[in-house]
Amino acid sequence: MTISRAEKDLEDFEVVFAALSHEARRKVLVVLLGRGGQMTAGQIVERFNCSWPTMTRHLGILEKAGLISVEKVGRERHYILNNERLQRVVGDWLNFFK
Amino acid sequence: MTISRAEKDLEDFEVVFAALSHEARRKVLVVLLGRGGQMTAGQIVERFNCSWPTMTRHLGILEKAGLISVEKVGRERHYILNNERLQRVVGDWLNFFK
DNA sequence: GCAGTATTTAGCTTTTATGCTAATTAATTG
DNA sequence: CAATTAATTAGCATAAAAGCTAAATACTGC
Repeated sequence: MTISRAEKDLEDFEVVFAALSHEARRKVLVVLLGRGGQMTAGQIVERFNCSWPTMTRHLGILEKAGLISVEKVGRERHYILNNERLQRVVGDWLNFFK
Repeated sequence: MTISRAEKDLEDFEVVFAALSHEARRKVLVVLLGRGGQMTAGQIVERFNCSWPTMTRHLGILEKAGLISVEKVGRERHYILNNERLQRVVGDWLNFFK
């Protein structure tokens, strides 16, 4: 059974809008943007007043939504903003209403 | 204590993205759009397979987010899509990343 | 004002999300 | 290789969201 284009879009909307529903996760994207689109987990978590495991989960949700990517660098994890996908998924959805 | 522009925007993002996080609520907006932007509660609920009280709650969340408005017409409630606000709030947020 | 229609409100249950601490993994350094 | 640092995973508690049925409200038409 193949997945149609429209079905994949719906799944994209689902996972992206779910990720964007939490203030901390929206703020992570903003913080990443402000820092040039790339930061370590530690640099991110120190700007929030939640525990590290809580941030790890938020980052995981953003990653599954495709809004950020991770790269292992030694014992650090570098999180990267996927701005194109953010613009494309949310932009496409919004344009549908125009 | 007055509320700054930025604070009001943050509150808008909060309530709008929370409203958009549920598939049924996003679909309500699409259905409203397809029907010219205005439908009664009954016309909306018959297109979904959830109970009427459940839909009433979804509509209330969309209304509090400002994404739809209600008008009482006799014993009916006409729900109206607020496309301008949808475009403005989500569009502004998205443009911040450009 | 009684019967019927449109819709919401109340109240409850189940599911999902969020947050924490403690334990674990993995890489680095002395 | 022991200690330290960076980060995740496990496991649990609480809060919030979502769903339902039953009851209530409000308007319409006879």
